[in-house]
Amino acid sequence: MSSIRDVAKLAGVSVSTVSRVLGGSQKVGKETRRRVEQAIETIGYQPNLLAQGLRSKRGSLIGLVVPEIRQEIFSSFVEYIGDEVRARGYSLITGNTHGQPEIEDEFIESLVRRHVDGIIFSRVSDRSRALGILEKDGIPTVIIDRYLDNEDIPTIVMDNYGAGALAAEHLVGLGHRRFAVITGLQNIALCRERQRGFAEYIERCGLALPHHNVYEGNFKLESGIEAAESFLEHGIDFTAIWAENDLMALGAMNTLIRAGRKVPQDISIMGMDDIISAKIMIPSLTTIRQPFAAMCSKAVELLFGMINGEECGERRVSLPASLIVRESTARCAT
Amino acid sequence: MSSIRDVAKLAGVSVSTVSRVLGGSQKVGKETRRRVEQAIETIGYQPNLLAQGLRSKRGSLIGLVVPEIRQEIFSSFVEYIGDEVRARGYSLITGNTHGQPEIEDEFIESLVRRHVDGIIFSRVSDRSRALGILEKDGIPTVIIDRYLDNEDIPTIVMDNYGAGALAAEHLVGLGHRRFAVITGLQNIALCRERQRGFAEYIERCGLALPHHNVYEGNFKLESGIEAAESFLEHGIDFTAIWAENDLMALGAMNTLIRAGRKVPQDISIMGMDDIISAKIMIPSLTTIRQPFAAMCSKAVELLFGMINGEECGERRVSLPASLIVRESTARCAT
DNA sequence: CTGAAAGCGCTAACAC
DNA sequence: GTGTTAGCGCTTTCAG
Repeated sequence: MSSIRDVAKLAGVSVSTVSRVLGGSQKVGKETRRRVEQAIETIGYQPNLLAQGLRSKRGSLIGLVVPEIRQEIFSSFVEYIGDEVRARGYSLITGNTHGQPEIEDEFIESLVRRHVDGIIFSRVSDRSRALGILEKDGIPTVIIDRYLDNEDIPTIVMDNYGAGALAAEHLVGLGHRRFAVITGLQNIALCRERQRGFAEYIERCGLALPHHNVYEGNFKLESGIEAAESFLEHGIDFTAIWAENDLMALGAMNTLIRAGRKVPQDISIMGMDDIISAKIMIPSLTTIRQPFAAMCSKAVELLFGMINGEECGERRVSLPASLIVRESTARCAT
Repeated sequence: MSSIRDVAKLAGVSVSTVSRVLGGSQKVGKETRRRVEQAIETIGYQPNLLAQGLRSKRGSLIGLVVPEIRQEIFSSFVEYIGDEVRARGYSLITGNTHGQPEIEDEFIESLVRRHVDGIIFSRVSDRSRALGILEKDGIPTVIIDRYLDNEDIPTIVMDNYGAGALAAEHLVGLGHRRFAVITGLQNIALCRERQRGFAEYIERCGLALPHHNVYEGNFKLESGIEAAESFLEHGIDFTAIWAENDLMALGAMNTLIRAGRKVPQDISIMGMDDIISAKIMIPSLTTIRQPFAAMCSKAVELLFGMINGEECGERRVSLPASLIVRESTARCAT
């Protein structure tokens, strides 16, 4: 691997001149610059990012920490954020916490030790504590998707309360009056928000969501299946289900159909996220689409603003959800 | 951020002694070691990985480059490999090439500049050229999943030829004699292998796979839909379809069902990969499961062997596929 | 067993 | 404009 010295020698200049050419912005004589560029070209020189990072405190590295990378929503974060970061000449270190605060801490710590330029972070749950580490090290951080209410860190979320209300509005609009809801983990703030949005909307319509009609899942397929089994077993009375993500909705739908229920004739089902499976299912799944691409690009924009020392005005960006009506919901028959 | 000097000062020793304690293996007096550890503890010192990397040429970093991270198989690579790498105290830089050789080159180059300790690589296609860069820089590399035949780099794959034959065997065993196949891109070696395995098996049974019954897709849902539409439109005659991945199989199944065909009564369909959607579909999808976890752990094992300077004996590891029979395939009626 | 000193490859004052 | 020099924080000879 060639170093800046080799270039300097070949071009007949000092290393600092080469460094200036590399930096771009500094003043270098026209002819000198040409010679240096020539030398860089013939040697095929590429600056060592470790050395650059150590010296200048800018490692061209961004960390992304998510709870479960195999879930489509988080792998889409990796895709979108990865693309934006690459376009800016940075690399992306990804951390998959498996929903465990201990692993989360471990990742954040290693990112700090590596002096990454910034971190985008989708926390495990309210139990996350990693942010303390970050604050004292002053690494620019933005939270995406999984947030906590009482924090001062720039946060990009979808309007989860509004999404819950949107789901309720769609179902009530179809004439449904008895609902079941499959939530995510209650120690995740956005799950509580979604549920609150849904419940408060139907209350405003003079309807209620009984305790027994709410099942706490964990965003995985299996918990959607378990929810439906549980509803069936306990003879819960409802004509429409909303699940706080598509995977659980699909699990529930599958179980219900196999139990002989017709969807949407007997029961309407809707989910949230708009994953690929929602589209190819028969019946296709009515859902609420999250603006993931926009969230990611906003997060990156904010993060780079902070990296470049701008004061970050927006503390809390909340993007709207949109309703995607498909086949799994229909007018209430009863 | 505290440095090794702060620790040395507090412990009343030289920086080199602290460094020795950090390294672990070197000889340090028992009492001295205790004092140093004590100091590290009270300061909360963590070595700077950039500096360590620059000096020792070991950055505790692994690069993972994949064609499309949102596809479940690749996000599972990120999960499995990420876990294994983390267990060894390394971090993972991920690169998503979107199937473009240019982006692939860009990633490999930036990994080289960052002096990562090793790279795990799932190439775009036969058009990939990035390996040249790697070889000359001597960074340990292992190929996973997407390989090329004529290379000397350690490669971990599933037995794609065998998988094709396994699919054919299952279908022929059910009495099918007229097939359609939806392949991945033909410039990806493993796609050709899968198809060859399938075609040669049915030929051995005295059956044939006409040209018109093969549709070249691109592993995406849409191409499965297009394939089915094309088969329908051209009146292609078959009783069973095999698609080289589940997403395309699901797209085709959806299209066929909506066109009035009964699956599996009229047409049997099978896929490959065993993604989550395959399970929740109605009918659930018969498929071929790839041993992704085993492939990833083998890849990491080999890679770290190379990083630690062991001569890598295994040049080509080929793991077997397994058949998962579900509802979408049945005995041929005609 | 421990310390002093050199230097990984680069940037950023500081001089000229 | 360009060169000289001093480190960034760490590991690793080389002495002692």
